[in-house]
Amino acid sequence: MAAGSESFRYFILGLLAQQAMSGYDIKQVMRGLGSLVGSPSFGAIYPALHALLQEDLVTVEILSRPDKPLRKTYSITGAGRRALGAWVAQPVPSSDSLKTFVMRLIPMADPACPALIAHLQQRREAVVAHRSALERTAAELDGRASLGQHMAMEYGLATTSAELDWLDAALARLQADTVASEQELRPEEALQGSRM
Amino acid sequence: MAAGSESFRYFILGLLAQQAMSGYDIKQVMRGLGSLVGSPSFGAIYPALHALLQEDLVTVEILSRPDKPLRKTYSITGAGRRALGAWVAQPVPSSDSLKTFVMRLIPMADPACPALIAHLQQRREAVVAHRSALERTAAELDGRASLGQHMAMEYGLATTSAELDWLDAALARLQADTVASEQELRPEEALQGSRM
DNA sequence: ACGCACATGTAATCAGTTACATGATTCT
DNA sequence: AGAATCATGTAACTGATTACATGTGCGT
Repeated sequence: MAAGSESFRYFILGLLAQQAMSGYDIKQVMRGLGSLVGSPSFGAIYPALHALLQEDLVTVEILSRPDKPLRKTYSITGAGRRALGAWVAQPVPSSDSLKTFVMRLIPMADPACPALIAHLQQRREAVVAHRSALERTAAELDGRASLGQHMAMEYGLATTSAELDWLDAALARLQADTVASEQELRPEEALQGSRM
Repeated sequence: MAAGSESFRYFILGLLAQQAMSGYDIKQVMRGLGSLVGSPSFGAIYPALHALLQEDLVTVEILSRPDKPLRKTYSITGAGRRALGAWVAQPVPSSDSLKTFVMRLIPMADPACPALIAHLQQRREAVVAHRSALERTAAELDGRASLGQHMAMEYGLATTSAELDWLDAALARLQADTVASEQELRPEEALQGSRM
């Protein structure tokens, strides 16, 4: 039940919640996401799938198509969806990395879901805390910092600013949509609006 | 000699190159850098220090001050500085993470060092490649992406843009400084100029 | 007296990579 | 014919975390 750990397992469960896939497909999808979540090896994917299977969070369908190589398609179960819901709703530990943030973000499909807003707000707090620590460190180092150190600080400040801007914009959009849907005015437009 | 691995060991060697420190100090410094490089546990720091000691890349000075707890101050050796120089000059594998980029950036002290510019350019290429992969994936997914997926894509695009902007600005600054110092006009100002 | 910051270490465990092992299909 | 892509898995290893183990000095 550790939150930061096992996140990879739950992330692939989240991918299966959107669409039934094989281990190979999962690798392709994660490759497409690049360094947003990282591209684990098959040595991580297949054991994770086997573990999910043993916990009855997924089922397999083995396709032995003649002329084509063996293919196992994994699908999420009801218990899997419940476990996934519990995972995305969990508060993230502050030590959690950017990758873990994105891993939890991706399975979230409902713009009205309070877990989504909470997730973004938690990330915002973590980024603000990181930024403050960076500013404090920069002030302490002051003139003594080497060129590389100085550049690293600048880099950290620049990227946290950008992340903060994005988070604020996303939260503002989401909150506007939530208000709109709470007024019961064309709730399907709230969903559209949140997508871009 | 693997590049991505062992980077943590070389990073602490880089910290010791700037200033002799204890294991506890290293932890404090890395905590100050926050998620830029991550905050490893003592279970990682002390063994790394012991390994560096065995390779003669660092030396220890044991302070047994009466009234104060035991303190071991680690200093970099000549061999350590050579190994560090070789490490920062190594081309980074494209799979290397953002943390590894920052870890190598921090020990770089010389603005005229070609390894510094090469490092930033390599990172730039990696970010551009990541961005292209993200755009391709976004185009493939198109309308089928769930809210979370869509937000993750937007997030990735926003952060890569910011990183690219920073890298371009840093490279422009560095190149301007290099030109200035090559003209032999007050080379110490080139150093000052690159710090901010 | 109690807890917190300082200060160092080891052992069990874990998550993940790399290398190994296999085999069909499709493109050049 | 050979390479690349599709497709699945296991075993050895590695890097790191967590928990354990120990002890001092300082503030309240």
